[in-house]
Amino acid sequence: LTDIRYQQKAALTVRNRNYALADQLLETLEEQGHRDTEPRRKVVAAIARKNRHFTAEELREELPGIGRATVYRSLKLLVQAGALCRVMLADGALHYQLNDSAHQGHHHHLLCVHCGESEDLQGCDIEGQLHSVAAARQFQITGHWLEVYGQCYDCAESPAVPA
Amino acid sequence: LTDIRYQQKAALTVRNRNYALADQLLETLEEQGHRDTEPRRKVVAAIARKNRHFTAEELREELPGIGRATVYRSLKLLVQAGALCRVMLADGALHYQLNDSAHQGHHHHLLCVHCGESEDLQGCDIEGQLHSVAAARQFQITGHWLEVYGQCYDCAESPAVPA
DNA sequence: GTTTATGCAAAACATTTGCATAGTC
DNA sequence: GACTATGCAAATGTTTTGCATAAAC
Repeated sequence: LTDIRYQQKAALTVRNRNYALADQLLETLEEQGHRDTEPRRKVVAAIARKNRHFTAEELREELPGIGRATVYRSLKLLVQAGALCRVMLADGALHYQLNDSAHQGHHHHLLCVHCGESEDLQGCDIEGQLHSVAAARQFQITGHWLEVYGQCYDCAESPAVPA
Repeated sequence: LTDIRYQQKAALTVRNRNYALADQLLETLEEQGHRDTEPRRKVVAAIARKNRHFTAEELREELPGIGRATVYRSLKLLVQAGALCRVMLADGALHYQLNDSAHQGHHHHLLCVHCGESEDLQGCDIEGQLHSVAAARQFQITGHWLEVYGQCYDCAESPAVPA
């Protein structure tokens, strides 16, 4: 009984978070001058449900009735707005991932190649270091791309987990 | 007159370097157990002529009569052998670039988005830093991908250069 | 009513694969 | 002769685009 209540409450919390997130995403787009449309609402709702990086095609499969172009266009707008970031997997596949509100725009990830989890790579001054090295050569950095692949703690501990 | 002699000598030097490089590439492949074939010779010769990063399709266009699959397969072998490295441009296009013999395998680049030049990014311990940050989270790094985009000194100095 | 977004289908790319043929070792 | 490489064409997979229609502001 307690379990059921707990699960209901947890489910409710998740649902609330997703609703709030979806609204927030839509709002972000409206601030950029984009319109509030039905298909766009469905796309952001599906994205808000994600707790992991995903591909454009995976997203599209969850949204029957919504045109492929709309999905791709929405992703592009959200990346431009900084709400979503692009994640390159080790095999070259392009994924997308929600940025939390505290950590908007471009940043880096530790990607577990085993379970697919990704953590933000914080607490190291990669960008500062890049700038100082580049400055020595009078190269002006305007952007960069960094992904780090490996195994997270859990996967390293239990290597026999089935794929 | 002196100019002409100088140009001839320079051209000869370049040609010699390219021949030597092509032979070296082929040799590298043979050491890995791959055969010495006519199409493969032509592919490595074309690559040896490059002084800049290039795409698979650009390379193929220079090699009429050679099958697309052969070009792609050769590129893959050379990347595996460490003679060539893959370079991701800011727009997501995949390019290839020769590694010099002193700097084989994977490394990083400062890519000028204006003139397309690329410099190796050396003298900074990015990888060491990544490992130490990841170690703190018990994340085991097995690989990474890093590209740095910006403007080289020459392009920053003369911003009015036509594309 | 003007502007923007949508859905579809097609096009555009980039890369890989199956397979019969040809070339190397 | 055994094994590897080639060329072709077709398949694959992903992303973009043109355009007529529909919806939003």
